[in-house]
Amino acid sequence: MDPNSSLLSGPAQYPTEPCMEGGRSLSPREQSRCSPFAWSQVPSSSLSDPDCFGDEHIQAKRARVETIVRGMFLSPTPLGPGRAPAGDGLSCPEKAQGRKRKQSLPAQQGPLEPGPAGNRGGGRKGGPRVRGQLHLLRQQVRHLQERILRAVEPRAAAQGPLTADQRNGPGPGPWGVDSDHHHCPGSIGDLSRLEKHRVSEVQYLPEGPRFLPSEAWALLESLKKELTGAISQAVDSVLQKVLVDPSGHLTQLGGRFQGPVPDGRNESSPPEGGARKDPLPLAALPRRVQPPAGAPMGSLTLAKSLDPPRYPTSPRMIPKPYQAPPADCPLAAAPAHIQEEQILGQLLGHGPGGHWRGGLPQDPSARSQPSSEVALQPWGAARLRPLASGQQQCPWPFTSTCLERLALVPPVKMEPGGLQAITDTLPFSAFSLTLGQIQEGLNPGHLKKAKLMFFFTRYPSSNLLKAYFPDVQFNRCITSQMIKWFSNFREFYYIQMEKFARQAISDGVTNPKMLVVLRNSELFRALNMHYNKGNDFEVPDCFLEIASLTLQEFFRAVSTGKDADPSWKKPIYKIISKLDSDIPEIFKSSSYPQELFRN
DNA sequence: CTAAGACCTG
DNA sequence: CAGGTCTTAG
Repeated sequence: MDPNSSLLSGPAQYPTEPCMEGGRSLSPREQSRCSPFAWSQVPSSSLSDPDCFGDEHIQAKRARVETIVRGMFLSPTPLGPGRAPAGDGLSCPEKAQGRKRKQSLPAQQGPLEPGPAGNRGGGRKGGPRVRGQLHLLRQQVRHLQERILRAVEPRAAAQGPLTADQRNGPGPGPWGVDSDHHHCPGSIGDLSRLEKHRVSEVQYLPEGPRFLPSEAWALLESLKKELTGAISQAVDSVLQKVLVDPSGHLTQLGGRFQGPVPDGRNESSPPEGGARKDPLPLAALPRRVQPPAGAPMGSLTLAKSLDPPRYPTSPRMIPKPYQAPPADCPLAAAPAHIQEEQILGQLLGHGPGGHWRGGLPQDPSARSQPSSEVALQPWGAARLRPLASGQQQCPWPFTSTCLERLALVPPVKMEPGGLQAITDTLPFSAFSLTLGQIQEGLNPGHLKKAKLMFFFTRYPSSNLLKAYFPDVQFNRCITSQMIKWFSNFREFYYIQMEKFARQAISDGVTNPKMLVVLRNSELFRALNMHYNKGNDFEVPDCFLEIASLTLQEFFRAVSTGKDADPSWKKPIYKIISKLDSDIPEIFKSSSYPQELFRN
C-alpha cells in the first residue's frame, strides 16, 4: 500500500494570493509635479489697497512699492536663486527627510519673513533701508522669473519632456518602465498627435519646440502663460503657508500616516488550492538525505518550467507573476501620463478640477477630457507594477493640495520599510482604493512558501531568505518576522519530536533505529498538516530523514535522562541545525507557490 | 550593540 | 503566529 495515499488526500484549501502588493510608486518627480499646478489659490493682491494716502509723493512711492510687490508675487519665490524652481528643484534626497525639510524650509525663509508678510500688514513704506531691500528683492525676483521661464518654456513647449521626466524618475519597477515606454508616447492629445512620430526623441530630449505648427505654437503660448501663472501661484501659496505656519504642514502629514492600515484589499483569494489535491508526480526520490546543491528533489520536476537557467542575476527583476486579474488592482494603472493629462487639463482650463484622476480606473473615458483622453485610453487599463522598485524614499513632496487629498489616505505604519510602500500606494489610495499589504511585506503566500522551505531548511540565514524571497522588500522588520516564522516552525517541529519520542519511550521502544518517520506515520501527519496544509507540496524525503534523525536524538536524550539538564535540547538543536538541505532553485522564483498551484 | 534563538504567553 | 523576555555570539 502506498504510504502516501492516505496522507496526500487532505483538503487543499490553503489560500494563496493571486494578487498581492499593488506596489506602485510615483517617481518623486511625478509627485512633486502633482502639486504646483493643483493650486488654485489666487495671488493675493491685498497689499495694494490704495485708500488712504494724501499727497502725490506718497502715492508715487506707494505705486512703486506696489509694483515691486506685485512683481514678487508673480515671481516664484524670493528664496534666492538656489531654490528657484520650487516645483521640481527638490531632489529626492532632500525630500527623503520630511522632517528635515520641514525644519530647513522655515529656516531659510526666516530672514525673509518680514518681507511679504510684513508688507501685507499695511502699506508701510519704510525708509531707505527698506527700499534697498526691496530693490534687492526685486532683482532676485527677476532672476528667479527668468530662471523659471527658462525652465518652463521648453517644458510647456514639448510636453514630451514632461512625460520623460516623470518616467525617468528613480526606478519604477521593471514593468512600469516597460509598459510606460510602450504605451505612453505622449499623453497629451494634440501634442502627442503632433509629435507621435518622434516620441522617443521627445522623451529623452527635452528640447524646445522647433517643429511645431502655428496652432501648436498658440497652444504653447497659452500653456506658458498658464504655467507661469500656476507656478507663481503655487509658490506663493507655499510661501504663505510656510510663513504663516512655520511648524510646517509636513509634520501634520507625517502624523496622518501612522497606525495600521485597514486592509482594504480583497484578500480573499480564490482557493485555487482546493482543486489541487492530487500530489505532484512523485518521481524517483533520492535515497540519501542531502540533495546535492541545486539538485531539486524528485518531486520538483516542475522546476524546469520556470526555473531560470541560472541564478537570477537580479532577483528583483524577476517579473512578478502576481498578475492578478485587472479587476483586482484596477488602480494600479496609469501613472505618469494621467497626471500629465490632468495637469494639462487644469492648465487649459477644463481639467477635472479637484478629483485627482477621479473616475479613472473603471472608465478612463468618462473623464471630461476632450481629445486627450482618446490617447489615454489605451493605458487606462494599465497594469500592476511590481513593488520592487528602487529605494526611493521621497515621501512627502506634496504641497497642500496634495496633502488635502492625501488626507483621504488611510493611515499606515510609519516604519522604514513601510515608507516605501506608502509612497508607492499613496496616490492610489487617495481614491480610497483598497490597498493591500501596505506594509508590503509578507503575505500568506510568503508564509506558505516559508513553510514549504522549512522542509529543506530549518535554520535559514537572513541572506538565504533574501535570496529566496526576491519579491519581498527586506528591512529589519521583515527579516526578523521571517526569522521568527522559522523560529516558530522549529518550535512546533521540536515539540512534536519530543512528544513522539517520549511516546515511543512510553510505548516501550528501546532501539532508536526503530524510530523512522514515514509518510504514513502520525508524526508525519502532524508535521505535514502544519507545514503543508493542503498537501499541495510533496514533502521531500530529505525532510523525512531529518525528522527521523531528530526523533531519534530526542529519543536518546530522553531515554538516557538527559532531559534533566535544562538545556538538554541544545545539542540536538546543534545537530539539526547542521542538517539543512539546499532549497530547490524553483523556490527562488518570487511566485513559487502560486505557479506551482496554478499548474 | 545587534541579531538570532529559545522559551513562554496569549 | 505574534509578542515579549532572556541568553548568547559576534
